[in-house]
This record gives sequence, C-alpha cells and structure tokens, in this order.
Amino acid sequence: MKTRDRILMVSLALFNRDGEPNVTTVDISHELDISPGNLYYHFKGKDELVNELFERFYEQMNLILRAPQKQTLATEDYWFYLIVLFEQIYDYRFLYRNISLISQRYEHIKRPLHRLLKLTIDSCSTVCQQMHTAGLLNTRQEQIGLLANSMALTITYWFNFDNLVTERTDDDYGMIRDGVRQVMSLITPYLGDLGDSFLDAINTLYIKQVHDEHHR
Amino acid sequence: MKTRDRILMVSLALFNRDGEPNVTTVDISHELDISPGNLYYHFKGKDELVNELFERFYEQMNLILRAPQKQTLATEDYWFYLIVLFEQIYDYRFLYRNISLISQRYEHIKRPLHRLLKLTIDSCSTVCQQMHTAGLLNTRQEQIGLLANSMALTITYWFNFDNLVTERTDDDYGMIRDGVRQVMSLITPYLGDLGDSFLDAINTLYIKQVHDEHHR
DNA sequence: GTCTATATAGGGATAGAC
DNA sequence: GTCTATCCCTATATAGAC
Repeated sequence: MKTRDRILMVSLALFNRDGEPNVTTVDISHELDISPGNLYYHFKGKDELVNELFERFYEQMNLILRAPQKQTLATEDYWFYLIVLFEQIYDYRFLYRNISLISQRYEHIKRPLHRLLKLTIDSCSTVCQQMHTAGLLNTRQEQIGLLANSMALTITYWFNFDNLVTERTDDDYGMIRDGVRQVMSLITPYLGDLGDSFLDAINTLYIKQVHDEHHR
Repeated sequence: MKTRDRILMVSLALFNRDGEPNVTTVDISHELDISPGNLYYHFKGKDELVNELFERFYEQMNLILRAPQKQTLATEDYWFYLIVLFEQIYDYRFLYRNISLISQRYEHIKRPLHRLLKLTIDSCSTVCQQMHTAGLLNTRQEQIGLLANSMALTITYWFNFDNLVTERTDDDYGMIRDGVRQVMSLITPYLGDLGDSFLDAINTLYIKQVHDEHHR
C-alpha cells in the first residue's frame, strides 16, 4: 500500500476517533511511524488531507442521495436505504462531529457540504413524496417539508447526539441500528394501519439484533 | 458596569457570533479596548471564562427543564414553554454550535452538559407522558421514548442545522420560530383530530408572524 | 521518498511597572 | 485595576541532507 494512501486511511481513522481539531499532522505521522516532513511531501498540508477525504465522501454521498430520485424504491428497500446512508456517514463521521467548525475552517468544503445537506433534505422529501403517492404515507402536503427536515436533521446529527448521550464505545454498530430506528420512528405515525405492524416489525428486528449481539 | 461583567458579556457575544474555538483572549480584550493582561487579572484564563458562562446557562436551563415535572402545564402553555426553552438556548448557542468540541476541551463542562442533555430528553418525555395521560396524545407507550429523543435532538441541534442550511442572518428571530414549529411538527401526527386544527393554528400563527415581520 | 532540523505563527498565560 | 512586555507552548510548514 502506497504511503499516500496509508496517510489518508490513518488520518481518517484518527479524525473519526479523536475529532479532526484534536488531530495534528505530527499525530498522524507518529501513528504511521513516518516523519512529519514525509507527510508534507505527500500533502501540502492538513487542508489538502481533509479536502481529499471530503472529496471521497462527497462522491459517495452524491450517489446515495440521488438514488431515490432516479428510481422509485420498493417499499421494503427504504429500510435498507437508510442503513446504507448511515453507514456511509459513519465512515466519515468526523465531518459531522464538528460540522460547523469544519465548514468554517475549510473554505473548499463549505459549499459542497452545504449542497450535501440540502440534498439530504431533498432526498428525504422525495422518499416521502413517493410513499405518499403510493398511498402509504397519510400526510398533508405541507407536513412533508417539515417531516423531511426532521429526517435530515436526525440523519445529520444522530452520531453526534448518540455520542453525547450514551456511553457507547465508538465502534458499536448499535449506533447505526438506533439511528435508522430513530429516523423510521418519524415516519411511522403517518403509516396509518400499516404503522403499527411496521413498528412491530422494527421492534422485533431491533430486539432480535440486541439479543444476537448480547449472545455473540 | 464592572469590567468583569463586561468581559463576560462581550465574550458571550463573540462566542455566539464567531464560534468559541475562533475567539481568542486577545480578540475579547481588543473588542473591549482593554489589554489581555487585564483580562487575565479578572479570569485565570479562557477556561474560567467559558466555565462561568456555562454555569449561568446551566442554572437557567435546570429551572426551565424541570418545570414540567413540577407541575403539569396547561395545554396552551406547551407552545410557550418551547419558546422559552429555545430563547434560552439561543442566548448561549455557542455551547451547542461546537458541542462535541466544548464537551471534550472543557473538563468541567463535560458532565453537567451531559446531564442537561439527559434532562432535555426527560423533560420532553414528561411532557409527552402528560399529554398522553390527558388523552391528547394518541401514541403507544414505546413510541414516547423515541418521540422524546426526536424532540430533544431537534432542540439540541436546531440552530446548528438551520445555520448550515439557510442563509439567515444570525439575529433573525425566525430561527426560534421555525425551531418551535419543527419540534411541534413531531407531535402533531399523534394529536389525532386535534392535530389538524392544531396544525392549522400553528400555520396561521406562522404565516401571520412572517407577514408581520415582512411589513415591520 | 524519507529523514532531521528548524523556521514561523498564533494563542494562552505571566511578571512587574504604573 | 490596568498596562506593557515578554515567555511558553503547540501546530503548521519548510529546507536541505540522505
């Protein structure tokens, strides 16, 4: 594996673990057992490092978030869709952990990040609209905007919130599971009769997963 | 006004405007037209400054968040309650803007901040429980936990989210109004028949406020 | 490509005069 | 209480040898 790529991988890991503002170029090079000078041979500076990580994230997110607009998902796929989305964010959660600061400090990231957030709302909106059209979602038109906001807000800040409130270790997959569940809970009240059975299904799956983890 | 208090006030204003990590002790003293040395005469350092601001916030929040547990609110007061809560957070929004970082950097703040978040969830839970008992909230017991989570998450990150997504100027009162509306929207689907009229009432008030602002 | 050594800058903090 | 001067530390970044 090329040094350049190793730097990117280790940086991502450290940023996610300790938070981007708390990780220095010296920390990164030390973790890699290379000299700081070497790191600066591969990257002009910390900026370029963060920018490149963001770029990779951006490409992926763009694909994921635009998927619902390209083709209507099957009902049973919404669940899966959320998992994919959460897993992607989880991999680059450092970007969301100090989102204001990163948006301020890294000029190149500011605009595309803003676009991603807008896109997240749009994507949620599209999904709701599709469910509404399919007769699944029993909601008034003006509620959809608010609902999409709530979904996007939850998606954006879930790991942040969970991290502050619970005592989970950072690599706990339950973070993702609970995040998906939390977003789902925003939709269930609009599902009408389906809602209850849907809720039961989620809870069964939820309890099953917790059970599985416990006995692993 | 004593210098010590002026320092606190100006610090709060700068933290809120630019974000705590971007404000230095030199910035603060410069804004006050005093020397950095003078600032350090009144406060041991930036830590003590932030800690004291947080303490004031903590006292207030404690009072507000415990109110619902002390006595059941009248139905029409929930709206008002949310406004009070959002206004308090707005005054110290710098604490929420970089909440992870502040929780990491300021050891003294970590635990009480954690308690405040827990308390926020509890408070939301209590309110939901009360509405449920009063027959207003048509929800299954296990949904209340998730609902309280969503409310707390929205309350915690609203200004953050709004700030990233909209182009509002920071002193726009609409931030608070929309935040309240967003939290309310989480409850409305459970209000049954009342929900629609409630939703209409919110929207009327909302449109009225926007209209008023526009013609001020 | 990688190293060592070092420059630079900024923020936090103190000493001592007034 | 307030100021000036200054120190220290840390993080970013560069120069030049290997």
